[in-house]
Amino acid sequence: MPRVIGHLDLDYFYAQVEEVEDPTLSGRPVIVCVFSGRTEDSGVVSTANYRAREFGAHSGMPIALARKKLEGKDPAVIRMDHQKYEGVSTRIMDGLERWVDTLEPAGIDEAYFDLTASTGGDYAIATRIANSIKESIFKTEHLTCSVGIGRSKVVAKLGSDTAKPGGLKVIPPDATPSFLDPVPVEKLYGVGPKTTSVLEEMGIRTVGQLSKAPLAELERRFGKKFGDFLSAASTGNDSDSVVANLEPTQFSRIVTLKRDTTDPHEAFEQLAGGIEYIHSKLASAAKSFRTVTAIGIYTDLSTKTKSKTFETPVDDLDTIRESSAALFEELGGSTDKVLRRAGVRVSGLSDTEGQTSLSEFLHPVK
DNA sequence: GTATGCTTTCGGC
DNA sequence: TTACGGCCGAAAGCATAC
Repeated sequence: MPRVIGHLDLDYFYAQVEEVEDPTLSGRPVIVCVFSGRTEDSGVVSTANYRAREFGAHSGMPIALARKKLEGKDPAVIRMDHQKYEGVSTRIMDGLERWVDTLEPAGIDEAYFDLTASTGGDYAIATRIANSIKESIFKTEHLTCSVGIGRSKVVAKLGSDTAKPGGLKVIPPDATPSFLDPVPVEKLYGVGPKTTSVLEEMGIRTVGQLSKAPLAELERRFGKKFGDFLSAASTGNDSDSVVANLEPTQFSRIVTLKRDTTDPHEAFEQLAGGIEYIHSKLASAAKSFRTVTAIGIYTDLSTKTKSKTFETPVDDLDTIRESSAALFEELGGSTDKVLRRAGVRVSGLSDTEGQTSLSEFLHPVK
């Protein structure tokens, strides 16, 4: 039986949530921004609605530049409210669970799902379910989304991309080659600029061309694991399954400093609250960590990190404080660059002894 | 040579 | 003219062990 896999993407999520909350925004360019607090307008655009995009404003753009693009266009410039979007997202994901066999949230505004068992591999049934899902989200949250259905994660994700904004794209197994073949390789999940330029050298620009490349050649150029993935993905045969309840693998906190500095102490002091926040995240997830990392982002926006791994998992606040302070010292000694932002990350997470993580509590493994 | 594990960097959203 | 977040997961790069 062919697999039936879906990918759902909430359209321009943060900005759409703001539009729903304040209907007077619709028709106007809307940008949802992260203000760093440095100067009045320093920070970047997190999400732009389609009206704002028409004028050239987009995510990742400095706020001041986006304002310039939107001058005279009556823009709404809104401060990002992560908690609010988190709440909406959680409600939607919880609602989705009852429509599908397995749900795998992928970030705040996306999810993969599996419908193989419940449809018996019937793509017509899957189409009806997908439409019901879209209607249900629109009814309960007044939000639109884009959905793709196909035989693998890569195909499903390409489908939802194609359907943007607001559409549904179903790619039944026998239509997969004609759907994939003309797609430019850089549209494939996992294929960035670096892979694209290597493929270009090999004379490969489309997924159809990729599917004809010899496996051995792809493995030689990209290594076994990624080479195999590229080969499989090019025909919609990438085999990753939809996995529910993925555990978090890291927690981090980054701040923009009050002023640029070369002094590691000065950076570290401004991270004190962030470190406590990470510690509380660990506690509420009942997780311990093995690796702690100091993150420096410099005035030229380049990044440097320094990390330390403990032999056994730890979870106490003082350990994070002391080890990250030491790592910032090392980082400071390793470069002449001037710090603009600083962060701390813990990774290598495991369940804290004698406690049960929230997801395990909700979905016991046995 | 291959597997494994750790550190650092990259890239998506 | 310039302008520039805060997360996350995973790849890349390297060292070591077998």
